[in-house]
Amino acid sequence: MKVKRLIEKTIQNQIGGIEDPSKITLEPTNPKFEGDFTFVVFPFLKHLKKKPEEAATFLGEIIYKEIPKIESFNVVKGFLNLKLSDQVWLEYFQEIIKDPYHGRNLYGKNKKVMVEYSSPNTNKPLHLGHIRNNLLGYSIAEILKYNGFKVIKSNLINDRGIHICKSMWAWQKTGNQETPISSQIKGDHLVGKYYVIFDKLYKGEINELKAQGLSQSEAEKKSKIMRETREMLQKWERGDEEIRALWSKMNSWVYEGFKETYQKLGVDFDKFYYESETYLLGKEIVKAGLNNAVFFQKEDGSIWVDLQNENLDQKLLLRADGTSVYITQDIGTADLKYKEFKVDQSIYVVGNEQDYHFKVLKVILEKLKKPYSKGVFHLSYGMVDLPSGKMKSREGTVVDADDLMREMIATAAKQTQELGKTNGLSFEELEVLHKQIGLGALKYFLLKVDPQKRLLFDPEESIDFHGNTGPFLQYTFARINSLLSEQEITDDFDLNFEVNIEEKNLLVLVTEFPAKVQEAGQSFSPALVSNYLYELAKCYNRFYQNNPILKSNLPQKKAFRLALCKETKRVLKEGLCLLGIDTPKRM
RNA sequence: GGCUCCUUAGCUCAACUGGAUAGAGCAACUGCCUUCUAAGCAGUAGGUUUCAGGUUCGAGUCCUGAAGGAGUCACCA
Repeated sequence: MKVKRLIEKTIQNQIGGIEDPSKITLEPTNPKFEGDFTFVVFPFLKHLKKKPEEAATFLGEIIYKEIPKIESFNVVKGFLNLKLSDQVWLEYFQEIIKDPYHGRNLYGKNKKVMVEYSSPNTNKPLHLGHIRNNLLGYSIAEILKYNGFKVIKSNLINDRGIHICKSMWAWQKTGNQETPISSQIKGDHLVGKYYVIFDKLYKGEINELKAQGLSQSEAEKKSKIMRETREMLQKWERGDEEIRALWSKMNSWVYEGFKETYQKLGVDFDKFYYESETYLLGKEIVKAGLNNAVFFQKEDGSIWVDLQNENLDQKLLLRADGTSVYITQDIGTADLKYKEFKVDQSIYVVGNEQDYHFKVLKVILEKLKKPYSKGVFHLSYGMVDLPSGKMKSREGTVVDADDLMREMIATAAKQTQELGKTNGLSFEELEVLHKQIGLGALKYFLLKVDPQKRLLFDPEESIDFHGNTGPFLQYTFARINSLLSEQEITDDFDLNFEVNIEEKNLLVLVTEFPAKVQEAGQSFSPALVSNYLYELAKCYNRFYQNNPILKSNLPQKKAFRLALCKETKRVLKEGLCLLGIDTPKRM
């Protein structure tokens, strides 16, 4: 708001001798006190050479005199509370409703950013942890777009390695040529089934060997199953036709399955990277780094980087036999991304279990003086835990993504039916509605908490549809939508009326939308958008409950209230869209 | 064991990055549908912000230590 800036300037002119005048800023007034903006004088008492109350009163009087838009001020201890007149707020509100881009920011203009997220393995279906990752990645990408960035959503698929060979081995041995079509099982689930079978057979073998008196590690070394699986991986790397064909076939099943899950979840990608195509990258960069003495070589020929000055360890970059490890590929992929897209920033949405890895990656890129190293950012998020602890695919303690979505939709259907407000909707319309609500509940549940925090999910307790939830926000939207249907709404209305507390609170909240979205973008946190929208919806409902809208006594009052509803509706829609949550017209 | 992160109401989370009397939802209890959708609104109750120190006008937020929890420290990814 322009006035805010003006007040800050005025105060800055009054307080001299300060190193950093930009420290003089206003904050919103605590709702328990009267006012719109508050200036805290405590830090500046020395400069003003006054007691707290005196200083605040002194500044208040000057501001009141110089800025006509200030209607009044009050002083509590060292807090100067400034109040704008309702007319000023109303004028500002009219500006906003006439601005089709209200909410959008431009701080990301002309900047390009890549958001890598999802990045699944192809040996098992997606689970709840992936859902959190996907929703976070998608939402952050959307938020950045809204802030003016050009965004590329990418997905690095881990399609090769020992894990997929495990599923392949088990399918070859026990599968009887089973396919998704013959078994009527979704492709990723079918491959996951063989991953579990592998684990069962392998464990059985180990136990047998141990029964013969071998230790755990001896048994693991002697395992025939593991040996055959390793041979499979070697054949794959040599390009063995039969193994490659099997690999392609099973991966294609998985991709079909993923595609369906992504679609249902409503996430998408602009660019896919496949590890089978990138795993050889990075070697040349490592070798160049060795030549420039950024890295060093051990006697066996392996190449390392010493990060002990950075409070990290030594890290292997290339094996003695010249093959690459995880970080080698990541160095290569980072380079590839930059070459292909020239992004200013490269965001990796990856769980916090990889904090160390990404710290190392960034330091290495810096040491190599890569121009894009500064833009590498690990968006580290907390794991989703169950009451029983961590989710483990092999032990079957995972909450499957497809199952969970299906359950959420079923619950939404049940609740919708119980409320009985959807008469007249066709079967197809109901199906869409249930999906919107069920997924709305799930998405909001996962996105409303700070990404960095770990998240507890109790499968016994179903996700709520009341209170601080997705359906509550959707409901508020639907309610406004039905209220406004067939109403004439005008941007231009006479401002000659009193604004009551519910109207004022809602009006102010609506104006804060762009700032919130910018904050969410800068801190990569969809939770900030979620919490804001919840505040907004709550505030709207209070307003709605206590103020007749269609039957307002004054025509300009009615016009104002309708405009408030319309603007709230717009912010809700755009905000929920940033979270990937749909807004049903009725529910 | 080294390093990193977490601990706020019974439960799940907020708290504008150091500001005023720490706020919501769920669960419990009490009211409000013959008026714009009750997936709503209003209210009651619930707190030594894990503990002990420190920094200052002021600390849930910063620094030190302790307790409890998680992650990581692979020639796995």
